[in-house]
Amino acid sequence: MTVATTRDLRQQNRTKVLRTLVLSGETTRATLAADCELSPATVTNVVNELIDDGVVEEIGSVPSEGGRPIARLALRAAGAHMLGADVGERGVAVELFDLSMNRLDREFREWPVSMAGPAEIHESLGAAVAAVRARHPEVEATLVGLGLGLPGVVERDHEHWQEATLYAQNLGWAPTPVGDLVSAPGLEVFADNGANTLAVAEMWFGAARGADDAVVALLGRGIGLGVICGGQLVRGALGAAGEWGHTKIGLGAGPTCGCGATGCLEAYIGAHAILERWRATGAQEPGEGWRALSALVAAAEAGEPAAIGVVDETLDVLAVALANLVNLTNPERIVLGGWVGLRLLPTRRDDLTERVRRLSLHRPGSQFTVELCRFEGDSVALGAALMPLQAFIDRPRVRERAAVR
Amino acid sequence: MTVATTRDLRQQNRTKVLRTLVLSGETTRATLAADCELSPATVTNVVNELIDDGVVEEIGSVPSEGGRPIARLALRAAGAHMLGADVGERGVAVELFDLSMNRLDREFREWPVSMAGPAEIHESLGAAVAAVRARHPEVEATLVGLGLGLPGVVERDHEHWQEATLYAQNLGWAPTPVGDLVSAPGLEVFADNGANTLAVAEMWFGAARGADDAVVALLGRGIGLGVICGGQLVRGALGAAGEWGHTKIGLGAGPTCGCGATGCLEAYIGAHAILERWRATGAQEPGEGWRALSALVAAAEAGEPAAIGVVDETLDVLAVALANLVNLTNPERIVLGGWVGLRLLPTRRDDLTERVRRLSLHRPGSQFTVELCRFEGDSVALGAALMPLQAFIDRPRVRERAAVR
DNA sequence: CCTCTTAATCTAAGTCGTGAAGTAAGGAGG
DNA sequence: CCTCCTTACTTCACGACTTAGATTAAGAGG
Repeated sequence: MTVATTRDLRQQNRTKVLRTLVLSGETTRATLAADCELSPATVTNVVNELIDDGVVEEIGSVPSEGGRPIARLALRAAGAHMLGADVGERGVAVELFDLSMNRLDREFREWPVSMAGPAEIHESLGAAVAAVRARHPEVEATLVGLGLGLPGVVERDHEHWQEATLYAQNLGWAPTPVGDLVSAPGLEVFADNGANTLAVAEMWFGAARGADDAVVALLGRGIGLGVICGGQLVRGALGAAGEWGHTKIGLGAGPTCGCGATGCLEAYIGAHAILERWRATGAQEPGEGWRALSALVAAAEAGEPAAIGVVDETLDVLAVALANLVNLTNPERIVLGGWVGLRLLPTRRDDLTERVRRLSLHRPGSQFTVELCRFEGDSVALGAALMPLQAFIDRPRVRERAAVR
Repeated sequence: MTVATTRDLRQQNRTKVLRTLVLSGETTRATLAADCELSPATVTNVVNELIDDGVVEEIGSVPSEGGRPIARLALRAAGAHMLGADVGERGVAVELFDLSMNRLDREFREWPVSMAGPAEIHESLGAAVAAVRARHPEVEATLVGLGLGLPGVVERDHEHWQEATLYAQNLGWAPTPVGDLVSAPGLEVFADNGANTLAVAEMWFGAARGADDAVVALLGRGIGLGVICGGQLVRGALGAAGEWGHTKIGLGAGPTCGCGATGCLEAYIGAHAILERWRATGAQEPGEGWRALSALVAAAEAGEPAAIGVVDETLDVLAVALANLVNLTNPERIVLGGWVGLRLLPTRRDDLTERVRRLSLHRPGSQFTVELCRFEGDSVALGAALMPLQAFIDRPRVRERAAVR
């Protein structure tokens, strides 16, 4: 993103305008000028370019205060299309979005075997992508790329999206180049950790919207995290940042985690650990997963002491971990999601907020709000599709690219 | 830092060149062009401007491979001057730097009373600044500003350096506007937390140099931290980020901290806690501070079991805390300093590295190196002076500023 | 003295954003 | 229907910028 020539300047302004349009959906030229800090003349130029490229259109007008009506500007939804894939525990979901991030199609494939490996991913993912593309031949011309939300650490060199490598340590896979996970002829492929894509989705369109400094935590079987600093996702040196589940919080003591260590956050408040604790109170075997957790929450709401104890304990640990994060990153917003979080927290949000405030330092501790994720679990694919969208937004205008080639 | 007009463009290129010059001290035009990704012509233009402004000078030439000699470019050290202040536990140190960050002068004033408050700071700081300025009347014309490294959270609105407020919760002070801490007529004042300024110093000229993602931890009486992500210090929503000392690592258990909570990192590995543990083993009362710690380290190196145990325990806890940080931010480098760190770690660095690797996840855990701070304790003022330096670098050329006024 | 090599600068051309001036588009009043 | 007014947007002349390529600077070797 180095700006050096006057041409880069134009491209950067184009990016600014396009980004603002994607975020607001619809505006006017004057508003755009104010939001992007550009002169009206520049906005006219850039917008004309965008209209030329079929990315933006005028949709009627709004009466002004006594003068010429204000033209309403909107994205031309069909101007670009993105594919996003959620490679999850049970299968792979591929979704097709237009420029307004409307979901046009979805294809889900369960893994053929219980615990899939790179080979199964390759097959199912390729098939799902092909199926969606076959159903929508009209978008081929405007298809920007395919984003993958993957389970595990996705490592890449700075700025080299391609040549990324997936390390799914907890699934026991060998390091796998992302290129081996999918063959999508003619498509640029982007990849990131699923929690990161979800955090980006919340940042663009969800509960973290507008917050330059936020923390998005996902509570499920595992514990995921995306940290946003200064409007950007923290990726670290090689994109492995945001691994929160194995934060040691019990100092040598505490339950044993799947990773072999003791005192990991996940070993306290991962879904399995929560239910295990409930079981240990003598509750009748409630199984695993969503139903069991629902039963726990219902029992707690019904006033059952054992269940209340388990939930309280979970909130305690979560609050400590969040408070540590608050002290460290001074966020403006904490966003909580994941299926466990979305089941457990709606009724306890204020309680949790209170605990986190109490456990963090006075200053950073008084500056955040706690929100729940806007999107239920299936926004990993949406977030993944935001990677090609970002690339599209950052790209110089279509014609020039064509001319360069 | 929004670039919108062509003028901003020039200024940004100027900034790039100047920054590179400050970092490298001396270069040539061609190297500059490569480093800044600018064309030779642009570099010539910008450099001419800088020479005009008295900030850069040609200092002889290097023979080239058979052709015209290459002109050596260097900063004109006298082109600008900065003041940095370290407001610490024992007193205030004010230092004067030139553009090459040579320290030209230093003035230290102890607090008149044991625990100073805002009023004493105002007096001592003002006197020290005045003394240094009086001794160097020749720098007045090129004095850019005064940077303060303060003990406590410095809060400010995004981009509003002025109007910052100091919250020194642990010193028991009421929130104090930075403007009330110093009167420095005619000087622009910048302020930040001391740990942050030190981290910035290490980032510019010390052990974290060249690392875009790093973590700088300071071990002393308290525990400080500066996190660098993507080449920039993480400040959080209001600049309160990086509070690491009160990270709860003992989950409800653990020693009681000065802040009232239990299990804080500082309560394990703060200087006081370390020495307290040693005392608990029956060691003869060794006092407090540097001498006591030195005695502990010496005893450990001499093979005294109790001392070894205390040091090992300290490293254990530190390793856990660092591993958590590694998982979270995936740094390329960990830099350790503070007087405790600098006494304790030189002989145990590899040991600590090993422990952190073992406790962190495989991927982020295999990508960092551990370094010790280059600057002994007194680099807070240097780091503080980097704030005005940064402002100077980011500023458009002198004449235009004069013209605008 | 000439030629060769490399470094730095200059020149012409092209691009960009801006502010001022001009145009478009509606409403109000006659 | 016409004129005038208001507001929204566009055009244009201008200055500032970068760049590619030509030119000059400065030494080495023959």
